[in-house]
Amino acid sequence: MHLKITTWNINSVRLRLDQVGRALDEIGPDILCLQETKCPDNCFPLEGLRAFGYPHIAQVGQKGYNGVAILSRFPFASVDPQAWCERSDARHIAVTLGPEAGKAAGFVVHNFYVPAGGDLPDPEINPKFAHKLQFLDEMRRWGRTREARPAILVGDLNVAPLEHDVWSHKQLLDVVSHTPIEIETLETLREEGGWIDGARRLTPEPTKIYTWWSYRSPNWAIANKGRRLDHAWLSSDLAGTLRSVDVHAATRSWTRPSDHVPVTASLEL
DNA sequence: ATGGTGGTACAACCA
Repeated sequence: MHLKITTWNINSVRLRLDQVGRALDEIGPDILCLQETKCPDNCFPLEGLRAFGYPHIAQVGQKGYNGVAILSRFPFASVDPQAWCERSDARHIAVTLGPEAGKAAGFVVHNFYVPAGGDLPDPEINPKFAHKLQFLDEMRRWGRTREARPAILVGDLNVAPLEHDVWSHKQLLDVVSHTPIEIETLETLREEGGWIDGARRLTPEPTKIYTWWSYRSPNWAIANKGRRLDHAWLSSDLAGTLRSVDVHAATRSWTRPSDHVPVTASLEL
């Protein structure tokens, strides 16, 4: 059995509903995890998304900011949103796949939107950066006690951990998303949690991988100053099932695009 | 060193 799971920071699900449909058509995943839906629960376009062939949707939203959603061809056995840093800011939702998912039954899918962290990489003077570090630290503690079962963790983790996950390692060492403290925290939590970095398992360094290009660069494609902020991790028991990880960079050239592009992991179970 | 763009929602905040 093939299992395909896509993660995409959509930066407003209502504004880009048609783009979600197009991406689902072209990629054809079993599960799509969205971040930055930017949509309160009572405005979430449930019916529009279901019409794309994904009848099962779990989501948590809030007005204006954040928000995560999981669309699935398979029913869920359970849905578990979680609050982090004692805030109710819609940055995580998890589902457990039901028996209808066949060999993937019982798999847990975690969808995260880690805080971006503001501009200044100093937790003493920038509370947003302090929040980001606290969030990652909480993920680390959570991962240590996670139940041992097949799991997939995806999302916009807002950290580009490796040298070739950014266009210039040296120039970004002081830039939030690539500072040593964030990298250390993310890599430690990934290793302690027993997670495998899907994209890098199949495409090791020094090949560059980017999933995000800033809106602020008009010549983003030519300049190509990207970062790999979006990740697909597998629990170690799924390591042997990973067949491909694709970055759908073409969506960045669509009209009125998200600044992030979809990332798809394909598993053979 | 600065400002560059985009989304929400309508001023200011976040990315």
